[in-house]
Amino acid sequence: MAAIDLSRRERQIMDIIYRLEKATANEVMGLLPKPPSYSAVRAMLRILEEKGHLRHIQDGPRYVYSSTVTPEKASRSALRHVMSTFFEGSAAQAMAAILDEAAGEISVEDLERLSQLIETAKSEGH
Amino acid sequence: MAAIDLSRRERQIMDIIYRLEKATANEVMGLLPKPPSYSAVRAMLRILEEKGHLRHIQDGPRYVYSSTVTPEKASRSALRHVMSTFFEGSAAQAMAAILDEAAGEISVEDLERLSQLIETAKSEGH
DNA sequence: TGCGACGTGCTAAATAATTAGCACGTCGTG
DNA sequence: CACGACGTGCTAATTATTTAGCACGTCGCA
Repeated sequence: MAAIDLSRRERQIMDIIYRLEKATANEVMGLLPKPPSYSAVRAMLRILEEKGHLRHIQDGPRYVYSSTVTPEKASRSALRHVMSTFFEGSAAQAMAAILDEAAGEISVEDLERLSQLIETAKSEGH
Repeated sequence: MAAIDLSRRERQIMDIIYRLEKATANEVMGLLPKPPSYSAVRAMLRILEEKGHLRHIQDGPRYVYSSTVTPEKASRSALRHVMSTFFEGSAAQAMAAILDEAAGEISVEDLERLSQLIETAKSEGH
């Protein structure tokens, strides 16, 4: 079920759709590395839909694809995967790594908010 | 260079090697989903080494493979990828998501430590 | 009306990934 | 010694992925 058994192109396409939330074949093609032909992209989208990873709605003449799992769910499992691959499953280690590398990019307000979230977690923690 | 252009099996194998830090063909095979034959695994390892993703050292009779990029670097780029795919590149959002989903698993001590890290980031933040 | 720009579906061909098999070398032990 | 268990390298075949191409339909407009 997970991204672990998608082929390379399939993964690239899913990533794009997660980024955009919804996308047409053209948009996907535009963001694909070494983009293949338009019809190749459409074929992949059709396959991903068959496999249950995507759905589409019709928007006028064209299809707009989106993931069948919510962004929340998908992002959680992606985070879990990174945590288990690189941080022995430890959420705290992963958070520390993000902080360490991206500290300079986080606004003081966001840091404040994170502090609060951590406080809340602490009080619920036992 | 990035994991974005690895094939499915290649990625599965790299993930395993990141998890274990170093691994033999046998260990990799043992952790591979739907494991193929031993020689198939070895072939993949050889290819990954040719492509520059892995190196090996000889440990007695056998090869022990490890990544050519440090775990730190690999994990950072994995985190970046998740952030850009699901959180519009926002480190703060990603951290909040981890916290939200894994709060219960983080010890109070770790939460404490994270608080401190955030305080430090705040003071360096401007 | 009729033509060009876009959209889709489907299929077959090209290419890439994945696999198993065979040949060979080394070590430990009955 | 000689045989079995394991290790490697290399290659060819299978299988999966990825692609382009063709047929067709609809819309907007000169």
